[in-house]
Amino acid sequence: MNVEEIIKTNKDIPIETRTIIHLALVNNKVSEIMTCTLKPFGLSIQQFNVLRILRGQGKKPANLSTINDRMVTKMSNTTRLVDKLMAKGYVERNICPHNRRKVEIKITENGLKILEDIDGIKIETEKKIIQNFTNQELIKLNELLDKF
Amino acid sequence: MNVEEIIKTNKDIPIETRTIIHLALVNNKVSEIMTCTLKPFGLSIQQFNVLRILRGQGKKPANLSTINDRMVTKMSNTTRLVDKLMAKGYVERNICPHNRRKVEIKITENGLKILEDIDGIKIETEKKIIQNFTNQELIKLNELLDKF
DNA sequence: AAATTACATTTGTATATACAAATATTGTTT
DNA sequence: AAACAATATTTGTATATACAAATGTAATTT
Repeated sequence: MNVEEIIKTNKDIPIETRTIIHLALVNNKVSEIMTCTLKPFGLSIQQFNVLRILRGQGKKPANLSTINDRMVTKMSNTTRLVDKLMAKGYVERNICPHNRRKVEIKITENGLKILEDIDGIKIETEKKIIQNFTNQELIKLNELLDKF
Repeated sequence: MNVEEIIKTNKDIPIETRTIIHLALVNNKVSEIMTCTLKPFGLSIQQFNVLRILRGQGKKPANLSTINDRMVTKMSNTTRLVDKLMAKGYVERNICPHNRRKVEIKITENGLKILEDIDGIKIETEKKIIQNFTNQELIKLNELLDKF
């Protein structure tokens, strides 16, 4: 990936600015690839993220704020995200009996099934995305990203 | 920034997945900070990007596809982005006399003025974002990001 | 010159996101 | 217990984005 080529400039970009542009370009590329991978399954990245969180919960249901806390991109509207997943039959929602303000959201059998279908393809896609990296480089990259 | 802390997990995330999540988290953080910086000026990141591109053009006007080519995040709808900037008086749009399919978009005096107002603050914000990095580390990070 | 193709932009539509306000429930204070 | 504050979620609204189709113009082919 060449920053100057993508944004079609021949000017010298200061390293601070270049880094920030670079991050946005890489993130755009990665999320575009991920979106394409999930598209055949009718899921957005965020919806997929919610399903994975719910599977990670094991048997115990999650409420909306728990889901939101664990999301990579914390949207201000998990309600509507869960609505979409309900409509697709991948989650079920019930009012918590002990605290009627809360809702209990659980992944359904169908939800688990579609995740299983996606699992392998997702791993492949991730491998393709980082195919140019050695393990050492990935570790180094993660170290550097921690500095933000 | 600690990935596991932000998404509140105690599981071991494979390095490939962790890298991709890490990128998204960093990008979210950076764009949130940038959005806040621009908010007092009533501009979105994309609108600011368009104004900078137009200023970079010098005196010669740009058409929509040129702007789109040079944008960091290439949206499928530069028309409406330019509409917003027109409404604010920061750009002007005319039909190209030689090829009536094209439009010529130019930054106005007011557009240049608001960019001048933002310039310094933007540099400060960028410095703050990368404050934990040495110059060597920034260079290394850019090298690694090129591998995507 | 009429028909076809390519180009540049605009418009329509569905969905996504940000943010504020509203609703419902629970907990705490007086 | 009434009043108030805190919590969890939902709803409303404005704006943003993705994608496809439509429009208008220019270039090319027959």
